[in-house]
Amino acid sequence: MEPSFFSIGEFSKITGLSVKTLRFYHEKGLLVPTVVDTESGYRYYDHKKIEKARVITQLRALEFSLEDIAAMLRRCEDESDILGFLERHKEQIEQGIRHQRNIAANIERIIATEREAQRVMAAAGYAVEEKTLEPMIVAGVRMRGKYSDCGKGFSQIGRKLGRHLAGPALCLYYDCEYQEDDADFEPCMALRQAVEAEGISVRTLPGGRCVTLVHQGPYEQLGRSYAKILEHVKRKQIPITLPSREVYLKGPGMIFKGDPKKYLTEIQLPVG
Amino acid sequence: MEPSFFSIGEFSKITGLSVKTLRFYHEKGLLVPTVVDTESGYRYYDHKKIEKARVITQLRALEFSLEDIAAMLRRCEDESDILGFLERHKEQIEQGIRHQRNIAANIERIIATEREAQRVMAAAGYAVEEKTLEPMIVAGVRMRGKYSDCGKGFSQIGRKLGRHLAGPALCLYYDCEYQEDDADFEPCMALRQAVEAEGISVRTLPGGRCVTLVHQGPYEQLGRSYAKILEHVKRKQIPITLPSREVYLKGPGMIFKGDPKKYLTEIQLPVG
DNA sequence: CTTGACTCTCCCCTTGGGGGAGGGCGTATG
DNA sequence: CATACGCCCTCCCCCAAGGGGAGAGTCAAG
Repeated sequence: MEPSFFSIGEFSKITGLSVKTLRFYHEKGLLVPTVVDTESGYRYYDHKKIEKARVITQLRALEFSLEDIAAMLRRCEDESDILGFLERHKEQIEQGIRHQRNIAANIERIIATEREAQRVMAAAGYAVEEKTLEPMIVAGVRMRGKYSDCGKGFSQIGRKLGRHLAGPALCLYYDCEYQEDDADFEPCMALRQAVEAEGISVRTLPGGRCVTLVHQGPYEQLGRSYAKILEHVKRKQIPITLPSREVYLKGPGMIFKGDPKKYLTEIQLPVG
Repeated sequence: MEPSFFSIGEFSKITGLSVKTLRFYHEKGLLVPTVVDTESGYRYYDHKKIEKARVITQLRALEFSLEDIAAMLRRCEDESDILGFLERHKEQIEQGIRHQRNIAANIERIIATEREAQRVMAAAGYAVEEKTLEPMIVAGVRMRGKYSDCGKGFSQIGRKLGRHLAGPALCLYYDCEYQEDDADFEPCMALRQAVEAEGISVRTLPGGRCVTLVHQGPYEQLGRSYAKILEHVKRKQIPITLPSREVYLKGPGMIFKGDPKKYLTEIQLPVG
């Protein structure tokens, strides 16, 4: 062979593309050898093909599909010709980044919630305590009806504000007594920052002193913990205001339903 | 069949997973039907499987691989059990985001450079002009030797600071006359922000008045444009300082080599 | 001429399913 | 009772962008 022709192995070393890849690009018509020996089938590449291989490598590094690259090679020989391709591709990549960020935020939230639950689990003596809450930004959906419908509120918030959620879910109760079928309550979720959303009330929930008790176990047994905390409040004659809160430190998670015996719910009764 | 068993089609509607997908998950052992009729081969799913399908869907939404999901389902039944998986996965996703951002930045840079070149191309009368330059942050590699080695400097900067690059490449010339083999020059690239890098000088290049001329054509013909601009400077008796600059508005691009007749190079001689 | 390095084609594998062919099963209707 | 329709099965091929390897042919040097 002429000294100016390279065998596929040599060309592979020159371009950094594997032999497999070169054969594949040949098959796809993307990078066709200058000469193919009709008898042996050996591929031989020209020095001009080095430049073309470099172009393909650059475009692959920008994660263009081979199909797009083929289209670009057919129609372009200057950067200005591919501006449209570049912009479309960039938009797609940024779309992908937004998507990935969304996922990362969701995972982060699951981790944070679980961490917080573990911290509470380790620290809690499951006794009535008095503490000061920090103000927090929440998104809430005020509802009237059955408590069991609060899941709908959470999923509504999740759908609209998924990527802004920050902490555990909670629920505000505006009734001063237990209401079976006509309760007035508001499922809420903590937000990283205030964002507007239709049909959802986003605001800062005030902080302040409150009486709390962490309940461990299934929700059906929340009554016992309410008895305990209310007994404490009555005995100490602490004045309580509405709305009271339940913070779902650990419940049926985003992923697993988990064991109800391990659920952790913090009851918070604001002092006022 | 018992009313509590669902055929694959019903189960598909319940879970939102396609029939194909359900069969695939069965094959992978990820979501096995409660009962498989030995004669007809029909799959029947239990209501417990709905929960499992939901878990799988959630994990898929977080873009876990089916393999990872299978491992998680085998070993976990609570969110706390998968914290390790979640953290590793989050790290991977963030790695991916960094990668994508890098690509998006590269594309953005190519687009911006090309846009700038088009703007100059449209506006330029290819005449000697006097204008005021803005200060800019650059990364440079001072070199001594042949002009043709400046490509090495550019690739060195590109390797180390790829994701911070902002504008077109340029080159500073510290010789007051043309030097063939022992030139003193500095390939530079504009940065978005000041970043440190070993062996690379990052600093703010001062702005100020200068005499400029846009040269269109291959680099071999730069001499003509130099003649033109120097003639102008001499005639008007404008005092010139070093280093002079060449800004490569359009040259062999990141991707295509392009047509040398379309190359645009702006010669800038600082007035001082 | 032989040997070792190189190359060829062909086939299977990856992920997460989608599309369709050809055939079995059950039931509602003419 | 026959049939038509809907649902289900398995089996095979397809996507992107190659990787791995088998078995056979080719090239160049000793």
